[in-house]
Amino acid sequence: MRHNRASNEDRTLPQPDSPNPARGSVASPWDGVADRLRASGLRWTPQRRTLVEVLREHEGHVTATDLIARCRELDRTTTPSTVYRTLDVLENLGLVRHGHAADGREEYHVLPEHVHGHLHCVGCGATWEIRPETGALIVDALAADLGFSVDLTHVTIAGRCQGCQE
Amino acid sequence: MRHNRASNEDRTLPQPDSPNPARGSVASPWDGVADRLRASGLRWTPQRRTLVEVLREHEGHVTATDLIARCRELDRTTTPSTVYRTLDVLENLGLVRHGHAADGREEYHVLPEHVHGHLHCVGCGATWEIRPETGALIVDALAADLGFSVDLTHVTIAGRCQGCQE
DNA sequence: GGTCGTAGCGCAACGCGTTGCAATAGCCAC
DNA sequence: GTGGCTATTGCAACGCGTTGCGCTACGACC
Ligand SMILES: [Mn+2]
Ligand SMILES: [Mn+2]
Ligand SMILES: [Zn+2]
Ligand SMILES: [Zn+2]
Repeated sequence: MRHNRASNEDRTLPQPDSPNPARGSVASPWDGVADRLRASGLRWTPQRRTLVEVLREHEGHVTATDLIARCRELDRTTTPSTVYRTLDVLENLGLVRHGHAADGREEYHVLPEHVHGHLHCVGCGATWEIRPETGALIVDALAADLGFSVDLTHVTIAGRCQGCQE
Repeated sequence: MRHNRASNEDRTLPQPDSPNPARGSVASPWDGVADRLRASGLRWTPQRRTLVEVLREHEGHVTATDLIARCRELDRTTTPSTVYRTLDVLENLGLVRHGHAADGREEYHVLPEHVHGHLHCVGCGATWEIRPETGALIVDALAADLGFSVDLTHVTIAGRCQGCQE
């Protein structure tokens, strides 16, 4: 059950002579995670480091199950419950955002730039992102109705795409 | 494992002298189920009868788990997988319609009169039905966008109600 | 570098829903 | 009423996600 990681620091220290964190790489929202966690009394653990390494290599949508599988490749001792709990933490920091696919399974938006919902066709099984303008229409309609503030990202709407209607 | 039911016929025969099926009771969409099933080569089984008896006593929304529990009260040998499969069958006949609550659990609309979606407030946990006119706006917005035909009933949209916004 | 309070870990068990399979039992036709 | 085709059942196992608990180890402070 030992984790033979070299250090508990934020970077993996490939070049110990690299003085500037930003040197040679684009500044990434992931760079500050360790400090942001510690600043709130939370901790930077090997398990969390693994998940963040995995998230770094993803853009857009990933399944929770995929993330767990990928973590397991980097660290075979990975436990699902730990991954789920860490995803919760990262969601509170705004670094990921989860939604539910048509079958209810969790799907993560990594570093979401613009919030969007999904459409799922029960005919062909395809999925689309709802365009921002269309999303805004939905949000507005429900705001006007009950003053309800919709969280589009959490939901995927089912139905039939144009091609699948008779 | 014996089911000591008196008969395999549609009615439970409380008064063997009741000649007219409609006598003394309102005609119910449930009355024809046995025949509708048989007409499609499907079967009318004790397990299905139990579930229909349970559904008869419900109007509006029920959880799959609730239905299973109630079936178990009538017949302690009830098995979840059978209930789920029968619910599928009844959904194909249009007698129930399932959706997903905010946590993903299944919720059944029994004899849905008008199709509607749900709102769920992540603040207070309350749930509302989306009013038909507002639902229509959503349906229209997505029809106009990609020609997508929305199935509102299947989804509940998350967000914050008026009272829960700061 | 050493102490210590507590956040986080792994584990085991649970809840909901689905699926494959062998045995059962509707129901239709005779 | 009997026979036979096959839809349906129960079971066992699985997949996804959550939760409670006792032990570990992060990291703030000295
Ligand atoms: Mn569904
Ligand atoms: Mn959710
Ligand atoms: Zn389609
Ligand atoms: Zn609320």
